[in-house]
Amino acid sequence: MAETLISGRVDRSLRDIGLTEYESLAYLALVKSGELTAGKVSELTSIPYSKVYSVLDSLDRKGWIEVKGGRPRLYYPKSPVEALMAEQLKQENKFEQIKELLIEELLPLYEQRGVKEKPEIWIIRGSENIASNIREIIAKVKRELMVALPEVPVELPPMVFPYLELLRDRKVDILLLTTTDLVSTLKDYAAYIAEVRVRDEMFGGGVVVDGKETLLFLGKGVTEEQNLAIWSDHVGLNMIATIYFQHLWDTAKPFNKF
Amino acid sequence: MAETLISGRVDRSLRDIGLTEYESLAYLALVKSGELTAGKVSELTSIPYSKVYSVLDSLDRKGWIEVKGGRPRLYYPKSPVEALMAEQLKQENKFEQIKELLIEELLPLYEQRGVKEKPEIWIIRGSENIASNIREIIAKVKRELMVALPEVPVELPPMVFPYLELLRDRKVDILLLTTTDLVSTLKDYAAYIAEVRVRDEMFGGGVVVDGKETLLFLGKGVTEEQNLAIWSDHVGLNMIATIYFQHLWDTAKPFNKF
DNA sequence: ATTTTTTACCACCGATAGAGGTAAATAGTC
DNA sequence: GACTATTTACCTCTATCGGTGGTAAAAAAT
Repeated sequence: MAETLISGRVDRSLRDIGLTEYESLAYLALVKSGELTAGKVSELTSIPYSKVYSVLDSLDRKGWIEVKGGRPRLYYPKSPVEALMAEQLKQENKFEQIKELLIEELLPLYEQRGVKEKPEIWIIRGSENIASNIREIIAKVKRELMVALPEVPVELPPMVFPYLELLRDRKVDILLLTTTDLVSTLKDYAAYIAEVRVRDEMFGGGVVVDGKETLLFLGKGVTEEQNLAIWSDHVGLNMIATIYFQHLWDTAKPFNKF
Repeated sequence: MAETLISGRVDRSLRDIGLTEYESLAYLALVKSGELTAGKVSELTSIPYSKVYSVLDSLDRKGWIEVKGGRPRLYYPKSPVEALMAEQLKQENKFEQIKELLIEELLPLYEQRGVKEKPEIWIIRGSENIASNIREIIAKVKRELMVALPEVPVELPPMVFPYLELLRDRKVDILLLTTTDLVSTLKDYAAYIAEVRVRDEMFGGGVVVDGKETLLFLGKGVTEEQNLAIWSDHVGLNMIATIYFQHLWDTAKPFNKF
């Protein structure tokens, strides 16, 4: 009973990472037994004997089991941890490659469009759109990211924070400024990926990227449409925002990580 | 000509991350144009008009484009960078969840088998098997990983190094000791994830995990079968290996990262 | 040496899911 | 009401997996 329930969840997870029903059954049988021949695998599971070899072969190629030759051949499960790490590595590598190619080929096209049609200043309404814009400029950061976070719509931080995490590998300086009220809601990791400072009060908030692009939050409106922001890469606004931020920063107190 | 070739590679990559043919076509059209109605998308691509909406809808749900209401609706591409980061985040989260569940459920079963059948000391032959064992114990490290890397089979490091990278998020101390000859073959990142020291010469090599498990390399044999290693969780061997490593470590010189 | 059993492999079939493809009905807008 | 934009329904095609049979070689039994 309990057995089947557990196996059910495990089985589902195994499928989700790309094993088929038979592969999942075979791997589970191996994990439980430790060492089996193809015949035994077939007996312990509902896998027809004539299918067992192709299934085990596939599992081997996917790196979940080990095979010791001889007749009959012996099959061993790899540690779930090892198999999963291998799988993760494979996925990350593949993704990284694809990402590189796509960014190289597509970004120029996309930016070109940007130049053609994007005005130097935008008004953005609704927190979903604001979040999307923040994510977009965060993705472009090369050197330095300044974030001032006063009272903002509650749904905003969760839409943005995870993206900051992705920057951890790049050598980007992140300066995060927030208010005493809000600092408690910061996830623990915030302190690890950013330099954090705190102020008692703050009015306008915003994001400045490499001193070249600015996004300013204006309203913490009641309705969605009243959540307003201004985006611009205009030199003037950037100067203003940067100086404003620098002032707030210099007069704020460091947030103790521990 | 060139156009089609490029699109071909891009298209393939987009499919690989989970877009369908139509979705890929639609997104590319949007990136090239910047802003399109459903009708225009259908014109520019080979997508039947009546399919365009479901395709664009799916792209929206997958987070690759933005929709502005009205009649006709307008569709905008998100930045490839943003879309890819979102995709990456989604995948990593999903994987992390599955990994957690599987390790929790399966590892006990696997280890149980281990206790039953694994003697306290093993002899391991062949570099593939050695690599597999190293990966397995690396996966288990909780606190501290000591690696001494003298002359080993050339195929070994590439089979193991990537796994070290996966440890970056855990708070594990990695001590990596190697020889002057080999230090040049270390990937750049090695210095970022491990503390590295270098010695002029070193004989036995090995890995010690949390002071509890040891794997010692013995031969750098000519044939595969002569590549030998000993694994053990025996207290005695652990003591010996740890002390040996500590001595080497203390008398080695730090490797300059830059 | 021969027969029998076991192991390893192959070829084929059917069901299914998801994508591509076509046609018609419905909803908005001028 | 005419026209276009959107939605729905339905069909086809294909890749993959589960499922069944059968064959050849190796090992074991006689």
